[in-house]
Amino acid sequence: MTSETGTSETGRTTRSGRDAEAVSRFVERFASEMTEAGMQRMASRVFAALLADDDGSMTSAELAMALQISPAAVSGAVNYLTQVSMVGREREPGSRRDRYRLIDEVWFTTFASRDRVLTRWESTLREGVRILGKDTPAGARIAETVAFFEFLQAELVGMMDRWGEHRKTLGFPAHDGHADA
Amino acid sequence: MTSETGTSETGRTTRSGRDAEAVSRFVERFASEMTEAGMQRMASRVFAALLADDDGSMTSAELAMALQISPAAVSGAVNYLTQVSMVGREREPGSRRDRYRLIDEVWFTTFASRDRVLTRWESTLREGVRILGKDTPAGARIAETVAFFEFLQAELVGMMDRWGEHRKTLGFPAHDGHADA
DNA sequence: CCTTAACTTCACAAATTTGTGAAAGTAGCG
DNA sequence: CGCTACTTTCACAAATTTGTGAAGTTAAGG
Repeated sequence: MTSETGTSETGRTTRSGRDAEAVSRFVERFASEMTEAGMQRMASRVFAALLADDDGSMTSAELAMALQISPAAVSGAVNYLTQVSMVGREREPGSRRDRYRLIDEVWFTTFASRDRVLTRWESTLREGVRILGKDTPAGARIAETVAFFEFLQAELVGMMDRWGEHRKTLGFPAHDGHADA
Repeated sequence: MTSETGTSETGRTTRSGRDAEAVSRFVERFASEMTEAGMQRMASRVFAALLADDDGSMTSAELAMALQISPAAVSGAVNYLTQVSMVGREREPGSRRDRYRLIDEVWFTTFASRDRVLTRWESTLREGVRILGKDTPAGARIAETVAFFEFLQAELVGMMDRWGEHRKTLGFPAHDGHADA
C-alpha cells in the first residue's frame, strides 16, 4: 500500500507527496472509463485503485477504506479480478490478512488472454459455417470472420514479442516477481 | 433477407437449404457469447441474425419475427449498432421500410475503432502520471501502461494493412458497396 | 390531403445486477 | 483449544437495465 504519512486538513498534498483527492479523482475517472468498456463497476474501481498504488498491492481493509465500500464488495470485486487474472491474491505469512496485488504486466497479460475469447468465438463461428454451408453468402461471410480472427491471433503472438523488445528500449525495469521497494 | 421458400413441419431443412432451427441455435449461441463479452443482449442478437443472413440485411419486421422481439426492441438494438458503426441503416427507395445492413468488413472496422477507446484511456492515464509523479512507482507503472497502449495503436495500423494483404491471398471477393447476390 | 404502413418514443413492469449488513467460516496466536 | 482478526457467504433491499405495449410521428401512395 501507499503510506499516507500525513493528512492536511485541506486534503491537499500530504507528506507522502500525493494529493489524495486528485489521486482519488483519477482512480474514479479511469475506473469509470473501464466500466464503460464493459468491466463491472466495483472491479474497475478496485483495479484502478491498485494501479494508482505505489506497491500495486493493498489489503481488503485498505481497499474498502479507499473506495468507501463494504468488505463484501471488495470480496466480490477481487474474486472477479482474480478469475480473469488481473490481480493475484497473496497471504501475508504470519497474518490473517490477504494482499491483493496487480499482476505483472497486467495489460500485456490481459490482452494476450483475449486470445481465449477469440478461440471460443472461432469455434462457434466454424459451426455456423457448417450449418449455413460454406458456399452460401452467409457461410462465406462467417468464414471470412473466422479467417480474420485466426489472422488476429497469429498477429498477436508477433506483436507481443515486439512489445517485449520495444519495452526494453524504453528503459522500464525488468519485472521481478515482487515489486516492493 | 434470406427467403424461406418452404417450411417443413419438422422444422428441418427447407427448400432454401437452411435448417432454420440450427441457424437459430447458432445465432443465439453466438449472440450469447458476444453478450458475455460485454455487448447488450438485443444488440448481440440482432447483429448475429444479420451475420447469418445471406444478404447481411434485414428489415425491422424480419428481425422482430426472427428473434421474437417487439419492434421497440429492434429499434433500440439497431440504434446502438448504428452508433458503434457495426450496422448501417438504409431506406428502401419507394417504401417506408428501413433495411439494416451489416457494415462491410465489420470486424476489421470494429477492431480498428478500438483505437478510439485506447486514445481516451491514454489521455486519462497521462493525467494519472502527472498526478502521481512520473518518478513514483505508481506513476512509472501507469507510464508503462501508456507506452503499451501507444505501442498497440501503432501496431494496429500495420496489422490492418497486413490483413488487407492476407485477405487477398485467401480469395475473398472484394467488397462492393452492395453485396446482394 | 387523407390513409396507412412503418419507425420511434414513452411510461411502466419485469428481471437482473449491485452492494450491504449480518452471520458464518478460517486460521493465526496465545 | 479457544479467542480473535480477517474473509467469505447469504438474504435482502435498492438501483439499474431491459423489453414491452401503446401512443405519437413521419412519409409513401392514392
